[in-house]
Amino acid sequence: MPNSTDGRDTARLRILDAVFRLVERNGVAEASLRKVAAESGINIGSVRHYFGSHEALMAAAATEIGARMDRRADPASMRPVRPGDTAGRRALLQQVADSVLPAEPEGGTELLVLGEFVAAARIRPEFRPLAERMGRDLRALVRDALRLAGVPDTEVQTEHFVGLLIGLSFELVYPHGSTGSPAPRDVVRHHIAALVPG
Amino acid sequence: MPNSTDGRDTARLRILDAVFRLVERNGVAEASLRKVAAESGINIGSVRHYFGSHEALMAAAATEIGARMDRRADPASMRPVRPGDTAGRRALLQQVADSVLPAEPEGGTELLVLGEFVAAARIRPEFRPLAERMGRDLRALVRDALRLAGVPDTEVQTEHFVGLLIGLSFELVYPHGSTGSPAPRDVVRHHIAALVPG
DNA sequence: CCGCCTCTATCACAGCTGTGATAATCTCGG
DNA sequence: CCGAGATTATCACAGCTGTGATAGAGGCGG
Repeated sequence: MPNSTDGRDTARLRILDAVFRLVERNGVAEASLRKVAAESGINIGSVRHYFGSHEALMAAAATEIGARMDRRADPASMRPVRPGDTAGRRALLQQVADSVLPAEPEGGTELLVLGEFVAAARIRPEFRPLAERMGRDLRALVRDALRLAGVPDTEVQTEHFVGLLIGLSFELVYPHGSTGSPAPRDVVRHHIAALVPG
Repeated sequence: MPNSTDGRDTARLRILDAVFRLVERNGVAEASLRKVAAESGINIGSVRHYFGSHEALMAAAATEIGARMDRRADPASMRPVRPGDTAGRRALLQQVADSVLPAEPEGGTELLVLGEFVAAARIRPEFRPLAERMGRDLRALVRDALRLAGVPDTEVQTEHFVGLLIGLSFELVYPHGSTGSPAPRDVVRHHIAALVPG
């Protein structure tokens, strides 16, 4: 298996990372095969060899982003909390919010690429599985956390919390006229404080 | 001023409407000069004559969408409400939400195109004035309504309300795994009920 | 050593894009 | 009626896109 440095998977990852950089920098429409090849330093012939077609490359990128988002939000890490433990109940919900909203620009890239892909899913079918899975997973995560935290009206509160998280994410990814104060994190904290009264 | 049916402004409007239809159907990247010409039934030479360049056409489309959104949300129509009038205070906030969230698919087109443009503004500078203006106007509208309704903590509540509206709009425009129940309108009503306790 | 498979590398092609340039056509005011 | 300006209509060009096709290079097992 001839490969300059490592194996097949490493090359694939280098290519996908190039896709993410291009999407972050210039949007999903600019991640063409030739530009991905140039950005990754891998010949376009090899890129095509690994992924078959441009659509398949995008589908693979979508799958990879989905996997990275999963790694950020682990449902199994949630522990039950005593009803009297106000701080603990709030921390549980804050943890869910933090797994979506990026703390540092590091995680902002993943959220940005995810946003671009979900938006592109309206038109391009190869992104649709990612979009639907992300929506379902986020809802399930929020719903579980709300139940564990003992918040009533779970159904409507789930949509409320999810809507707020998506809206704040959109404002982070696509800045438009926000002054930055109060910060998204403070807004979430405020919402959680209303959900779990002290 | 030779024009088959009407004047210059009518032709411009026909072209812009064709842009909106194409953006709704295939995304902002697919609104090319040739496709806009075909969709509007106006020769590409005329389209270029009216708008000069593709970028200028998009800028004009952005301005037009901004004007239509302004028509939907009129700040002057808000009337002060008596502190004791719970229903009136809630109606005031509901009115703001309704001016953003589309009731019928009719208004959904405008919101969809606006979403595409604001998202595109991250990359394309011709959409940036629209994006920033929409963000500022929405914040001002929500802030005024919250003040009129006597809701405390105006700053953080504004960001909260705006975030929720944007998130729900995103889910309407880019569907991803939502079951549709509870409906966005019910989520907003729930939020307003918490804001203005009965 | 040799055959086989993976990977790398190029070429060519059709199709799309925005745009510069140019000319024909139309409509109205004088 | 006729000239001027607005509008419509085509070409051509360079640049980009994905992809089919083909061939060379590299390493590994037999």
